[in-house]
Amino acid sequence: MSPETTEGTYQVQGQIGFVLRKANQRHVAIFATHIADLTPPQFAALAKLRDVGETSQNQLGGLIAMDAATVKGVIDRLAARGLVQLAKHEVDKRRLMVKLTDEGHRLIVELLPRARTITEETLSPLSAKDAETLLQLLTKIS
Amino acid sequence: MSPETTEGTYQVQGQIGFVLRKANQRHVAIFATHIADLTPPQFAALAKLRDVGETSQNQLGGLIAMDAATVKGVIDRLAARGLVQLAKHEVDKRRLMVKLTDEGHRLIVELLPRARTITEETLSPLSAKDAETLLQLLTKIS
DNA sequence: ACATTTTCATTCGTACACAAGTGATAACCT
DNA sequence: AGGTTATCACTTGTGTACGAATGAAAATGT
Repeated sequence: MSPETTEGTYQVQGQIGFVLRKANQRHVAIFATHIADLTPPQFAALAKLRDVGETSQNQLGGLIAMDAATVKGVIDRLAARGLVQLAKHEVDKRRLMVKLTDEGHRLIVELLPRARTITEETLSPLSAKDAETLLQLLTKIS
Repeated sequence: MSPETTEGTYQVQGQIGFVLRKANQRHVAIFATHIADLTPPQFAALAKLRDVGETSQNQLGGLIAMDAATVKGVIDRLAARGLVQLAKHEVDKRRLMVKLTDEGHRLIVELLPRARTITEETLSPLSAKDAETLLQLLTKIS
């Protein structure tokens, strides 16, 4: 029986929460070596906007799993850098529409190949089959 | 061939970084329902201190994968609540030693069973075998 | 012994992440 | 229509997370 499952023992290092945090740390570190001037959430926002075109802030948050407060900060910083453009929805005055600027579009297209490298490097300790398994299992607990 | 691995396609939702973030989000949410007055990092710090007794702040950070700046914030908040006790190392004047107070010890012992529940609930979408596999694969990429 | 390098802790700045509360607007419902 | 509820965005407050810079103290090398 492994130490993690032994009755009466509790090792933080073996818990799912701890390992998730560490794996994420390593991924973010790898990300930063390949894409220095964008954070993973910022990249996710730009990549998603490229997929869907224009959306509202909240809707975008739903697509990339960020709550309203978080998405606002991310979008504000992207807007300040001229990568996205904001506009009030003409009919529904509550909504704030977001879309890529030309520069934002150019940037995300340029960075997409590097994103693939990041994924590869993060999964490099695993075989292709194990990587696929990991993705599936993680998706199930998400 | 799955969409994620198709040449020329890039879906943020299928990337390891995105799925890691989402899995972690769900875990933290589950954690909060069972242990409301402690965050996962705070819990990790207390649990580790219970294992090792007294350590320095930096050393503790190494054990639970937090850098110096992060660990300081966590420990400060625990100290403010009287759960840990701080003291300068007598010989090495650089080091700040940390240990559980009686209250901190009582609390972490009380919460340990709930931590097991949290782990179980987080992994509940998986079979026992798959859960074990996930732990192993995550550890490999950590 | 003494200069160099490490280590430890702290501080500052930036960036998520989310709960809770607010105000404006839209949708709903009888 | 008019009141209720829901949605959207924003704000505030707390808590990680980490890079970079700083200062004190210890370890190291010659």
